[in-house]
Amino acid sequence: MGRPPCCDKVGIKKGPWTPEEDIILVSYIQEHGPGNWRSVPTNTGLMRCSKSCRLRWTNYLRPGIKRGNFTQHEEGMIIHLQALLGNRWAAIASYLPQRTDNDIKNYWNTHLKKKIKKYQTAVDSYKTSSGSGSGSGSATSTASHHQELTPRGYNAEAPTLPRFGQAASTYASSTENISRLLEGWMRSSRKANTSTTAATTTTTTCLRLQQQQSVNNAPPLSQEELESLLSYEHLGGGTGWEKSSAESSLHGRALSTVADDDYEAKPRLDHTQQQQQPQPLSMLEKWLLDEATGQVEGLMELSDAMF
DNA sequence: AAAGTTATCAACCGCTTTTCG
DNA sequence: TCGAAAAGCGGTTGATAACTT
Repeated sequence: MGRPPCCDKVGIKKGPWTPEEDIILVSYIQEHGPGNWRSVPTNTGLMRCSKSCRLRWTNYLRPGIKRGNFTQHEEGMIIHLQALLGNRWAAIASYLPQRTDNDIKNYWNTHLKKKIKKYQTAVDSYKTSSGSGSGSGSATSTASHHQELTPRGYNAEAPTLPRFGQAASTYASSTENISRLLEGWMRSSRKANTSTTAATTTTTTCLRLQQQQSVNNAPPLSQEELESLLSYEHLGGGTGWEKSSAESSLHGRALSTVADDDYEAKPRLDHTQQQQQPQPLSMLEKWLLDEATGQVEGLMELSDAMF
């Protein structure tokens, strides 16, 4: 507190990173390892503040980061975890090890928020038309679970990220990130971007439906669409949750308990280790599964309450 | 075809928490 | 134990592509 902002100095560049800057940063980190960010701009000649370098590395250049193409499974997990944990993106990201909190946050704000709002509208109109007005108990239940699970500090239940310097063996895969970034940089059009994902397609479909509905003054969603949104599989539960273990982050995490203290004491394994060491579901994860099967409605009500 | 609007996401901001000397 | 630096975090902004009028 009270420190001057690190990026206010004259000559500090802002805005998008160029591939050249990325390459400089990655090669420096490959050579020296991440950490000591203060010295990075000085030693590399990058006209960026140390914080900017760190963020660029952690959010985009770090090995093992998956970008775009959110699967339905990931989408479901985000929706569910957001209902449980609120906007604690780092905690949510800890369940999706290949995703950064920033990425999840953006995806939530741009896609899922709308989707849930739309879903809630559908539920409300469905309830109104069918004449049932009650049913807030599960929401309360979910909220109380939330409180129980997050009694203390702000990242209490999130597995802590490894400190820089602990994952120094995996820099090689940064080249993948770099080439991907270069690819993106060279694309003149954003058209060819990663917008053809199932998730985006679903969102687009929803938006188109919404447009049609607003024109026709029709109910927000058909029963089929509603059920599709509600389905357990869509929420990342059921067979989808269990069978997709190869891509499931749950199996890889170094979690054995939900106790906050233990959680904090157990740093996440790096991604190689995660892929090799399937772990049994923790109590929280089991509970998540239970929630997904039984309290979808409550989840949606809770989500709605946050808007 | 141009202008206006909306959607997307990388990057920044400002604050809190953690680490370290 | 204390203070400074580093790291972590969530919210917000700004540039630009895509879409609509």
